[in-house]
Amino acid sequence: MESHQALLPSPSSSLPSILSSSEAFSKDPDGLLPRKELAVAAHAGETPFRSHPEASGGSPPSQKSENKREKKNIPRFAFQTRSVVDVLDDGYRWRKYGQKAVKNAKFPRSYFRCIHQGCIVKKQIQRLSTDEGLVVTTYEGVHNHPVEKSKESFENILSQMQIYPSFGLPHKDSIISDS
DNA sequence: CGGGTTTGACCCGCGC
DNA sequence: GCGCGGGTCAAACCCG
Repeated sequence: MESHQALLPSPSSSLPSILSSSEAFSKDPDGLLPRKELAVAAHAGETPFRSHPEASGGSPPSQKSENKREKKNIPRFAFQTRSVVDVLDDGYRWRKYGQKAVKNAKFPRSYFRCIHQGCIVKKQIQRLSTDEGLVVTTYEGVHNHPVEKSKESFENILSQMQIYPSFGLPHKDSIISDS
């Protein structure tokens, strides 16, 4: 794809602090995160992880002996970034495994997965319908392997990262309406 | 040729 | 119990 070399002015002062999804989306502006997300977040970041049915369309496996569902505490981090591109280069390698349009959202949501041995980190990218200039990036899990690229890339994102208080929405004045 | 991306279909969980 | 919504996987296609 294209490079997001569109360097935007840094957030003036204070370094961006990543907040958990529960606080980041205490109030969904566009209904991006349904009550389920909030409920899950309230449960200490519980992830509705499925048991990976190898069966490929056809006969549903009857595997439900042991625990029906593994409850793994996967840390989730959500933040909004302002960029012309949906995918930001954070230095890791991501592979898109799906795209689905969510309700209340004009733009479809993209699902990415980190390609690594033992790295099951997933990334979710959704562009706001009201503000196409804002992109919501949600990280799920943590990488257990160093970044192959320079941290410069990450700093680049930090510069573009815009964290908003849970009780405050970004002012439209700050939003630079492209198009 | 390989890797990565794209689109569709299928499945699960929850709500009503 | 059924329907809606969201999430994931698989196969096919495209690009490098």
